[in-house]
Amino acid sequence: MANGGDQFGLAERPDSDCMDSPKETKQENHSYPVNSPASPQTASSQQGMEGIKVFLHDRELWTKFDEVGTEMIITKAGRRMFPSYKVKVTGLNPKTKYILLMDIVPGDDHRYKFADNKWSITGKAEPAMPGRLYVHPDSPATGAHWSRQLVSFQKLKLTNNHLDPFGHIILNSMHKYQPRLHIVKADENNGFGSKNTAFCTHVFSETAFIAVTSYQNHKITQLKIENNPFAKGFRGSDDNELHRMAKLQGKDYPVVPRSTVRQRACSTGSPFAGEGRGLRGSPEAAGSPYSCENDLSSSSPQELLSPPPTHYTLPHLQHIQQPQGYHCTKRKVEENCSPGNRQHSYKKPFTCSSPSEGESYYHPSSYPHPLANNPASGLTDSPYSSEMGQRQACMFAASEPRLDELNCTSWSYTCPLPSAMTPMEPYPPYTPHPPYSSSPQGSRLSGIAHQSSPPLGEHVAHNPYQSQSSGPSTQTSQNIHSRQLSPPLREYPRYTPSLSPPLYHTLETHTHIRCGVPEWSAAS
DNA sequence: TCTGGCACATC
DNA sequence: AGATGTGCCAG
Repeated sequence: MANGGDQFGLAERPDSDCMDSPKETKQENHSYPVNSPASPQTASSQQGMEGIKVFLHDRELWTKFDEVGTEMIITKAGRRMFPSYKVKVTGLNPKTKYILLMDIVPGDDHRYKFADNKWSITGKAEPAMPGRLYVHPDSPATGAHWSRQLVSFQKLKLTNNHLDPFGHIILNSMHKYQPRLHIVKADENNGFGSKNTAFCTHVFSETAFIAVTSYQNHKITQLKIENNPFAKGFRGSDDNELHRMAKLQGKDYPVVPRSTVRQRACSTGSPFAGEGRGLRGSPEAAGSPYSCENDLSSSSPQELLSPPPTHYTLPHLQHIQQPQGYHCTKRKVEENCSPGNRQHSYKKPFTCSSPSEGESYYHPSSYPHPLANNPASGLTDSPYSSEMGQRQACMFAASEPRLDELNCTSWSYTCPLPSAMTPMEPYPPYTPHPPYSSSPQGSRLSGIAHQSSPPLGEHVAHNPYQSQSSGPSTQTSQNIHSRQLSPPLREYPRYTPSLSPPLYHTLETHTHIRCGVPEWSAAS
């Protein structure tokens, strides 16, 4: 773990956005020209995505976990994440419709183990699970709607069941992951399938975690118990806890909770502790300054500023931060983003060429852009939305997700794909460092959801971004990119919710690479 | 490692 | 009051 990449974290916090965008969010006033394909940079501006800022809610809490090495339980039935992923979004055009969705991509290509009170690499990661996208139930909705209050993804669930029929996000235990937020413009002028679909991706490195079937680090257990209302029963104030435990154990005398014991044993602190995780650049980066208006409880920016935890090496988290790492990264760096932040916003606008173009590419794991999945009609009008019910969250799945190629992706809507409920196909081989060449068509699409991506970490290391963490940006999140999607999206049959469970609709997008060009098909 | 059942908590 | 979200623990 911990490795070297961490260092970067410390950077500072930038206050400025990576992009040129105005710091402020004057959402209301911006005019957002759509469709002009200009150069990427320009494009983005035109797309109106550059002024979007995302602040992680409860960033301080996330940071506490991150400093120890966040673990998220995954169960067959699906388990929520805690802390919950909630964000405050500003800079959206009040009248424009957007789709907000999340995906969770591999943080690297290693498998971890927790021994001697610390995480360490124990081997190579298993093939990435089919990537699934969790579309916020309110999608599509106007910028005014999203800006009105915190956007919560707390209902998102994680599972280790590769055949999960509920649309939960499938992860492998003992593997590191990085959640990502994608904001997709769903205007009429920007329907999916159109070349102009603009979107941006935000990654908060402090939300990286290792999936586990049972907690490994007692410190994490304690943090969960202390902060999750549903775990209140395990809090114990001293006596209470002892008595409770005794009771549970059927003993007459107080028993020391296991967790407590462990803690003491390891008391020293998290294993990670001494080494900086680096990931996090400055705390604030993430959230900061802006953090939250409303209730975002988060603390003031200043608080956030506190010095980064310097050391610690978590295997997992380390690099995660740089979501962008992949392809986009370079560009981004160069272009603008400030490195320092954890949040990187890569806003590079991007115009994708048509899919067919051909770049040779092989994305083993291309992750379809979430958008793609949606109804072609675009989330906008939402056939989708209406039908599915906007309130329902949709899951999209793709084969291996990757962060990197945002650019080259093409999205297809799979949204509600039947496949969702069906077992996934064999995953494409995990390619840590695939030749991502660009891809022609699909490629572009891949954007957001690129799943199989190589581990974030690695990239990070190489990335300029990483270090950059100190960059100027203020934003919390990093925008991985914002650009236009141009690929030909295919529209998949809409999923008819006959399936029982589904609060979530899963869309699984399978990418088949043929002739260098990926095709998206819905799993049947 | 992972699973299912449990008591306790929130919603 | 029932459904659901928690970590614990035995297996």
